[in-house]
Amino acid sequence: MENEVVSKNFIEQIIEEDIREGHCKTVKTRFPPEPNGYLHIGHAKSILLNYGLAQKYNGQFNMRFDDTNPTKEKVEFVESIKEDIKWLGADWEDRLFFASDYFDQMYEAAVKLIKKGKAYVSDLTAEEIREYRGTLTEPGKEDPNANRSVEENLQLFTEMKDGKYADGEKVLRARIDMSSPNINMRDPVIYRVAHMTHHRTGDKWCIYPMYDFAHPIEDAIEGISHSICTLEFEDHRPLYDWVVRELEYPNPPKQIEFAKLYLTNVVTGKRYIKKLVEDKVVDGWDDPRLVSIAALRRRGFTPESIRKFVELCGISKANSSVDYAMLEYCIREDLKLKRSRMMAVLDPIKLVIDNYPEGQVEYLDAANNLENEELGTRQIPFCRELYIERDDFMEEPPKKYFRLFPGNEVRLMHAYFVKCESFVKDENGNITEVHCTYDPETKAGSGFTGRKVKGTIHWVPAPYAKKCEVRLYENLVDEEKGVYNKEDGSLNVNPNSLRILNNCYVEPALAEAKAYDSYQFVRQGFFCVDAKDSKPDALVFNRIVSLKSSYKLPTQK
RNA sequence: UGGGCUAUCGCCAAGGGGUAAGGCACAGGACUUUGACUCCUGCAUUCGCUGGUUCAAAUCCAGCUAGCCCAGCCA
Repeated sequence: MENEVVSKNFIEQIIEEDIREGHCKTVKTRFPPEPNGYLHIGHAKSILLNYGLAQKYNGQFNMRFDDTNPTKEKVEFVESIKEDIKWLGADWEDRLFFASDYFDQMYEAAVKLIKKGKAYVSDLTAEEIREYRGTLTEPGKEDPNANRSVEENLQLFTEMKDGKYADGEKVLRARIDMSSPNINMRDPVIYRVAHMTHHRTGDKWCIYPMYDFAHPIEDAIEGISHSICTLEFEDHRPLYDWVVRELEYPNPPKQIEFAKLYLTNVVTGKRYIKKLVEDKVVDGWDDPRLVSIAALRRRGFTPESIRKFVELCGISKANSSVDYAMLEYCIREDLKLKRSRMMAVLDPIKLVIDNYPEGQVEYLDAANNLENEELGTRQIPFCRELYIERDDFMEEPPKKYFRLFPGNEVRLMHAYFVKCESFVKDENGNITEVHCTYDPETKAGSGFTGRKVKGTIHWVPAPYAKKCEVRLYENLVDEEKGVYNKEDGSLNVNPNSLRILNNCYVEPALAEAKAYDSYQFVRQGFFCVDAKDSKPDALVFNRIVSLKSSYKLPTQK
């Protein structure tokens, strides 16, 4: 409730001006994906932008599948897209639409254009059309069929619809300006023949409208006030406006373009991901190292964190690439108070408390989250033999090392102070056991203030801990070299993008963890039960993100 | 070299003639039963460049430079 100034982005400014000047009574937006693939974080920006705008201005947000090209589309994708959008929290209520629902109206619109002398059927082949179009610097030439009579065009177009022509044999073109400096205006093709079964309309149609013709019609039919799309469509806006104008729609929608969201050190290109899947570098489109919505969900990201991230990134027209650290910040921020903070040892080494009676067990009460009491408490068995993190003991510590080393005392989180008395090495010189003594006076919560320790380390009780697998992730691509190889454009894959740790232990309270459950593993990061590979008796945790750390072991870099 | 668009801190991003918001990252310090969190502190004499207008320019004008997009019967 502070008077913090939240600046409006340029789209909000346009909308508010449109409202002020009476161009727009109610704000209506839409998200119009083609169902030809999975959604990724870039789409989330568009979804949340459109949905957010509708919310902010008490308008409506429509879900619409732009399914005008049956060669690329599948029902499988419409289902996954719907699921992802719901998960993100964008609610289209009862307004789920398909461009294919409007095919009749689009056909009528094309007829209207023909009757106005603004569209004609062309016999040119695709190659000829390309030649006639001219180049970026030279104007195009008039299509030899541009001056057919309205009657002839009407008949030909009807024949196209009736299946008289093969794919590519004829197209319907808008008659605009073959010498326009904007190539999109050089008599664009607006209908093509495609004898193909559509996933929704079946074999009803063998002609399909092109995007540039269909999209403005879809928007106009639904009464969209602001049709928001990405920068590459800026050149299409004159054509969008032309279609809306020629078809004489009463409240013409306004197209506004914004810059796509790019993330640093992340792979988004479809062909690259396809190759990663084929080469088995990743295990599918939902591999936790990817940034598809499905992958982020599996990794353990929350809808809230994605929303926060998109909001933080802002909206502008400048091409930019957001630092991955911003995404990490958002998920840490979201999970920090919401998740229980548990103990897990990823690289165990045995710790024996020599003065703790063999066979004795006590159950320690531990708050699940010291900063959020609502998360309650749990009990942790404490006994003579524990596991601690290998990194938390050093025979010869460097300066400023606060953890365990011979003669040093640390706190075992939620338990007691322990002092290192000795350690055991195997024949290879590897440390196998650390021996300590504990001080019963120092029990956590007892109010002991006799002395302080610099270090607090986490642990699990050896006989009661649950063994599990933990997967640590790094960027899929090499941060130093960049995403793409400069020579051949291939990916610079990071060989350490996935590290599987098989010998990890979590405290017993985690035994019941289910798919998508996530926790903070104290001192290590946030982790999420893998929805694909985790089993009740063989838990698998994904590291969502590590905790920040201002201390690095000398062995790390 | 035709057209469209963009340029403000390492990364995002406000700012629309009155003397550079904010976030991330980073660096110090305090606190600490997480080397976390939290809390303080620091972090653009300057807005792609060059001129011009003005008492005053990141903001207006002109010219340049750099980057992105467009020649699908894809979206």
